Amino acid sequence: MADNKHDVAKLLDEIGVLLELKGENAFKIRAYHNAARALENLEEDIDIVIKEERLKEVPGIGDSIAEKITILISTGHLPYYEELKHSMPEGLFELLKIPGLGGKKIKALYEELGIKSVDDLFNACRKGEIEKLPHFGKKTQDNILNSLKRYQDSGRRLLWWEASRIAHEILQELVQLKEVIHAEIAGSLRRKLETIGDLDFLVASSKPDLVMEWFTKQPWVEKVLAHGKTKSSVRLKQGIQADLRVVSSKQYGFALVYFTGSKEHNIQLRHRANERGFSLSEYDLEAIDPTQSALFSKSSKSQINEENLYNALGLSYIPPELREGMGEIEAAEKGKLPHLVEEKDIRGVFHCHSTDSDGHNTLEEMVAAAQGWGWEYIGIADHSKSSYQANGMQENRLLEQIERIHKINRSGKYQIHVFAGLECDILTNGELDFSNDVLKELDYVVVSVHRAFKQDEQTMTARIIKAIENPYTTIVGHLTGRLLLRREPYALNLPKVIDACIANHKLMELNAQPLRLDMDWRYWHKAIDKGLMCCINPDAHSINDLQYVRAGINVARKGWLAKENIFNTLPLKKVQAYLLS
DNA sequence: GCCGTTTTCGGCCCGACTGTTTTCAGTCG
Repeated sequence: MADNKHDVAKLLDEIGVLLELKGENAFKIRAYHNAARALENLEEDIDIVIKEERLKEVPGIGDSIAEKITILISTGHLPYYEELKHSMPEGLFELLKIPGLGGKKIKALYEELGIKSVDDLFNACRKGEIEKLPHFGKKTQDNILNSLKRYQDSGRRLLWWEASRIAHEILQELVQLKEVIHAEIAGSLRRKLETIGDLDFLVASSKPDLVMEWFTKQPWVEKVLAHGKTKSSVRLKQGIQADLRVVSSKQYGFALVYFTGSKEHNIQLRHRANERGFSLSEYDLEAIDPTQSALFSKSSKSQINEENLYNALGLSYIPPELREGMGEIEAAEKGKLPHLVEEKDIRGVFHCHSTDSDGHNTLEEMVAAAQGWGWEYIGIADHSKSSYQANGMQENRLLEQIERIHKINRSGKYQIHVFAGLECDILTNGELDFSNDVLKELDYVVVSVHRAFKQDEQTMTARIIKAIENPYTTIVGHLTGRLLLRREPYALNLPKVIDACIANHKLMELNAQPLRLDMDWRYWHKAIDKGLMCCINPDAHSINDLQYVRAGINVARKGWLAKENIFNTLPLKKVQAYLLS
């Protein structure tokens, strides 16, 4: 049932949710979620930790949870969990996803009206049964009904790329208001998370009511969800929620940290403040003991920015992308945060398509556009013959394309160097789509899976590792095949594939297509520590798509990547030397 | 359920908004 720490963590999280539905103590619920996070961040092999009876030494895991984990791992079952799960209907889980419903209300609905699914809830709303319950009312019933309709329409999240475009349009208007002193995008959008559930804005102003008034009355607002003195929420016509908070100038630096999050990061920051005798809120950092001296003088508070707030807590500045509660605070304390890669560090890209397969621009148009970006090199990697859906090239067309690329380089028409590459299909048995006799004519080869996504984990892992072991393979393309919000990644043992890449000196692509962003940022930090080298590629199918490199940089930064970890920050001469070796 | 150099009980990050009730609980971020 559970054979690794991620499975165990998932189960602990599930226990937390079940306890929430039981109406349990909120701190007990949090203890299970905390323990799940502690396990996920555990560096060691869980089996060894259990064997050496060191589970309780992990912060966040105490007697009770340690015992449960041990039972689970040794027997494969956890009776406590199974009894809990069977004691309540499956459908209650889903009700937690309805905005406005938490554990307490769901419990009341279940116990008073026997509601155990979204459908039951719908019917009860329509019959007007909800409003008759104690502590519920007409408005609550209407809100639940609206949330339900909304929920059934869509589980609306947007890609970061799309959300960012919408948010910047709103920000542009916000900063132009004369009442607005500062305005910024906050939340997961500022942290550059790959998908976004809502847009967060933070404003400094001495006239919050006017800003709120403006925000809730804009033409792009479909519905006002909340309208207070300092906080409002609206649903945009694009279907996504946008929240605005207004604070004073003096509070702005504190509020920006708070509203950028993540929740985990904030909790850790507040704990840290408490340990030092201070209380951190979205408005201030105050001494808990009034006789203790403050970290900031009253007069200096209007100059508080994120950097000096982190410094006051004994930390170096933590860029928003890293604020995920995944070790960044410990690293900032020791001054060991990486110097994150920046857009200007990129000197070229390797995964670009042309009209020779399924691209929209010709090879020469792609080359000219890449030169316009100021890069030193571009690699063309069109599809191989098995990707017939993508107009994959037969051997003769590939050889002809290679010849054309050589000619472009010899002509001196462009300052940028062009590498002759290929996005070569990994066939279902792990062999590549062309023989090594053909592949040896290329400067580099990106290998990717484009079909037979349903293979089991073992087969898929062996398939990709076999491709990695081919001597002509250079880069592993879009590792998991996921399409964000559309298609799950295929089953794959990621650590094994990462290890194979390192052992065979192959590059791992960070596919910067906003829909892919694959390999996921959560895996990069550990992988580069083990020695994996990254290549950020736009997977461009047109000259416009070259800008996707920016989405790739976001994700690289979230994955703690510095310039040194990224192959395509190298100058042309070094790249050529590597590809020849 | 976890934690602890104010340690085995009594805290646990903290504040805004909504709705129901009339002083506060639930939800959210």
